[in-house]
Amino acid sequence: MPELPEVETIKNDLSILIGRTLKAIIVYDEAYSEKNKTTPKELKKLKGQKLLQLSRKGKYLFFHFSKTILGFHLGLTGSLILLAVGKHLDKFKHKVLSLNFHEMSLLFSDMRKFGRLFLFDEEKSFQNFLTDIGHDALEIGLSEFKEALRSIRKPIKLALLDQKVISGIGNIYADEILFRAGINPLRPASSLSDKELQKLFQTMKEVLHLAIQLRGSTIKDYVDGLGRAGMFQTEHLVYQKYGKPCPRCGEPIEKIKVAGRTTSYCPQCQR
DNA sequence: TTCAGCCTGTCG
DNA sequence: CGACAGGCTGAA
Repeated sequence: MPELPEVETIKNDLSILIGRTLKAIIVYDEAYSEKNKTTPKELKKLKGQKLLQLSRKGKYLFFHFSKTILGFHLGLTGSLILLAVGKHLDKFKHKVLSLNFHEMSLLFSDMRKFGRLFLFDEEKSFQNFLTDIGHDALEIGLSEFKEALRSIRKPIKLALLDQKVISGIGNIYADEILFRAGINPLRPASSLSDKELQKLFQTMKEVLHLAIQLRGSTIKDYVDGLGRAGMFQTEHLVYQKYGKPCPRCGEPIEKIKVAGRTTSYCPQCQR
């Protein structure tokens, strides 16, 4: 679910928690945390620590507490929702854990359980983790972008989805960016001309920034840090629109599989 | 480099 | 009932 714009939106929504001390942590789904190699016991160590800042790289969101960093990857259906303390949580399905701050608690739930939790006790292990993630799509500069893609022979769509190359782009934004840039998703990344790379870079930035302005895309489950749907889905031009006329040329949008991922594109407009 | 597997829900 | 859904991993 959440790709870069959604995670960024959640991060911004949760910034109100910065400076607060974690009063309690409740683990509802112990199996979930065990699967993630973060035991409930280890999670409890966060209690009493102050939240100093939030950060994001790609689709990962990090909570920097005074002594420990807690990381989330929301997978397909993970959500982090801020709630007033005492609010009934019964209606939330698949609760994983709750972080309770003064007057406010943060509920992490994950219907499909594809999300991940991470704990870092040392700055060094955290830095090592960040190093393994590719350049963040919002941060990357044009020359790094060109450099990263120039040597990749696989289809450009897969390069954009490869989090070790560029991080933050998922299936929705890959399709939307490639359509708007007029580039065929199957083109080997290394075959793009300098001009095409520049266009792709610019389009990527525009799409991501607009999506953040509109608070992300809600297809089904995604909600922001306050439980609200995003709006960028109303701007989707091709994602899951196969069979419908291309908004640019009127020819039908086609559906193909690229390494198992459903891909919608216009063969006419994307060369 | 593909592909099943991880999970649950929804839609046709 | 099967197919499919925002993602990632590790085995073949």
